[in-house]
Amino acid sequence: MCGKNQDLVTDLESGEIACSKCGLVTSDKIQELGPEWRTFDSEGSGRSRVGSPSTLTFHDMGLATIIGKENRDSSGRQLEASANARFQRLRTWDFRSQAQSLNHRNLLRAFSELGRLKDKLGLSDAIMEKTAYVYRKAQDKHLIRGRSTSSILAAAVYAACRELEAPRSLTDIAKATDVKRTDVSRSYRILVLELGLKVPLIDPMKCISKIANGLGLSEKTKRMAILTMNELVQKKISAGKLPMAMAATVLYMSCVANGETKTQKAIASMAGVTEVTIRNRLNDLEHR
DNA sequence: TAAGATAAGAGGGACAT
DNA sequence: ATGTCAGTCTTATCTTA
Repeated sequence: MCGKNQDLVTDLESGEIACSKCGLVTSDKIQELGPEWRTFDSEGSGRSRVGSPSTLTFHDMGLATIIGKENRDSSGRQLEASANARFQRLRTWDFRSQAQSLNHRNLLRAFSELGRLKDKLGLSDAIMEKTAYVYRKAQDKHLIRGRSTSSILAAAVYAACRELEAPRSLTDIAKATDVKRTDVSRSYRILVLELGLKVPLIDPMKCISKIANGLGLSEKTKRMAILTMNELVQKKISAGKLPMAMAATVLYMSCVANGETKTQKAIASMAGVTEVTIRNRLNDLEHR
């Protein structure tokens, strides 16, 4: 199903290309849309490319120049002794600036792990950058001391996903990272607390359309669910409950009302909650 | 086979010690 | 810091239609 191009939809915000039928992310290789050049004159002419984009996911931000170990100049002549010594010093600093410092080595480890996660979780480049940014800030604030690189990295991934509204559940990330769900969660809370991340609340309306689209429900059902959800939000019945669970419940009710036959199981698994939770929410709603 | 019911357990927030 | 408590959600299992 996912091999057909016409099923592919592009999510520009999260930078994913996904199959509209099954939601499989087939590619996260959307090119950066912004210009990769800088111009300093007012007419905007004279643009020139400035090399590969610098990226946060390399420990040195993608700068590629290194000082080689050949003691020869560009035309192949042997360097004089004084120049030789000077380059030796430069080499030392060059080396130190690249990987010597503990921080940089740590970043190297984290980012190579991040590269592996990218495939496992289908992360977009935008999410990768965000993750790297968050991780760097965590390191700058010395939040990594005493915690594992992996758990902080996992938490950073989760934060990036939340911030870019490309939902991956804590459980998804825990599975992909070999970090326990609770550890991811704990680290995530620390990140939010210490870095003052402003993470958008999960919008139940978005949950509704996500689930409804995933199941191929009718517009009518979807609209009805959204109306119901509006009421619930206003009556504050939804407060403190999982947004996904509320969305799933409301959708289930709309399905029943419209004669669309979807099982609780189907809706629950699409929403990433259990049937029991849906039933609990249904009970709540009945008693109001 | 789907839906409903029930029980046990995990994990986190609030609050007190 | 540690413990307790109420409330939420999950997992598992059994019953009902």
